[in-house]
Order: sequence, then structure tokens, then C-alpha cells
Amino acid sequence: MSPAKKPPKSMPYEQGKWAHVFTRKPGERRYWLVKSEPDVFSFDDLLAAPKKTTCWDSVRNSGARNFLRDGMKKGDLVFYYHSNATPSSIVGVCKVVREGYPDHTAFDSAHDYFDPDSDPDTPTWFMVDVQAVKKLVTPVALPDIKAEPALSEMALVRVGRLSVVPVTEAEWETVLRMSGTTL
DNA sequence: GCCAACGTTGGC
DNA sequence: GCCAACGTTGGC
Repeated sequence: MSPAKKPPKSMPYEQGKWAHVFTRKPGERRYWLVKSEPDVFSFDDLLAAPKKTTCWDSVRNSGARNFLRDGMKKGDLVFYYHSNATPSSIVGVCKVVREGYPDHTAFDSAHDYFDPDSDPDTPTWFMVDVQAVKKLVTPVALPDIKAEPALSEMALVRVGRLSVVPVTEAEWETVLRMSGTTL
């Protein structure tokens, strides 16, 4: 570690392939998807949480961090996806109730996701708060997503590993329809 | 700046 | 448990 701390890196959003998700018209709502392993924190856990709300902490990937820090805005709607499940599925809808702020778990040396390179003055990692809105009537499983032509470009399937990904409005509507759910 | 080694995510 | 995809690290 160099004594002079480097500022957190950020994507050149203007040129990046995700540029469009960081800009919006006044009042425009954007859509996202977050992944969680149900054994760790399921959508039912979120529904049972105080105010049905949790901070989405411990994300340690810079691409996902950029979405959390700069992309997600209050009122944006978010699919809740169960990864490492059988089958992995989109199971619920939540919404952003607090915009990007430093992930305090990175500052805690006792925490599993402690990052000594992140400190409160120049935080590396960010999180948002999400609140459960509704459980899907029928979960939409990954094989069904892959089989649906309208979802062939979904970031969820095109880009692996990212625990926070954008969803287009058309994809949002398609998944909601497949789930038999109206908000 | 290149790139090989390594670690992580997450599907299967 | 295996492995593909890909981000990060560090040697050079």
C-alpha cells in the first residue's frame, strides 16, 4: 500500500458499455436486479426485516459498486434474485429507499468483507437501502429467462457474476408478466 | 503496459 | 465438485 491513498477508481461512464444506465431524464425510473443467496438472505428475510428494509452491503466488485453508488436512485425498482438456488430465480420486487452511501462493513476489521484500503474519508465500497415491495406470484427461473427471446440480452444472463445489474424497462415488463404479478 | 496466476461468482 | 468468465494482482 502506498502512503498516499489513491482515490477510488470509477468507470469512464461516458464511454463505458453501461453509460446509459447512469443518466436519466427528469423523473425517469430505472430498473435493476440484485442477487442474494437465499441461504444467506432470502426475499422472505427481507419481508421479515424491520420496515422490510435492508442495506445492500458487502458488494466488493467495482462494476456493481458503480451501480450502487451512482446508478441507483430513490424510487427505482429492483428485482430480487436468488442465486445458487434450485432453480435460481427472480422471486420478488423491492425498491431503492436510500441512495448510495459508504458501506461501513468495509471499515470493520472484524467483518468478513473488511477492506483495509477503504476508509470513511475515501470509501471504496458503497451500498443502498432496499425495501421489499412484493413477492412474485410465480418466481421466474433462470432457465425460463434464458428460453425467453425477449430476455436474451438481459444483463443477468449476458454478464455473469455481477451481483447488481441493470434491467431495461422492456425486460422488467416481460419478467413481471411471466411472473403473473401486477404491482 | 503486458500478461500469467490467482480468486470469486455462480451455473450446472 | 467442476469449471467458465472475468476482475485483480504483481512480476517483469
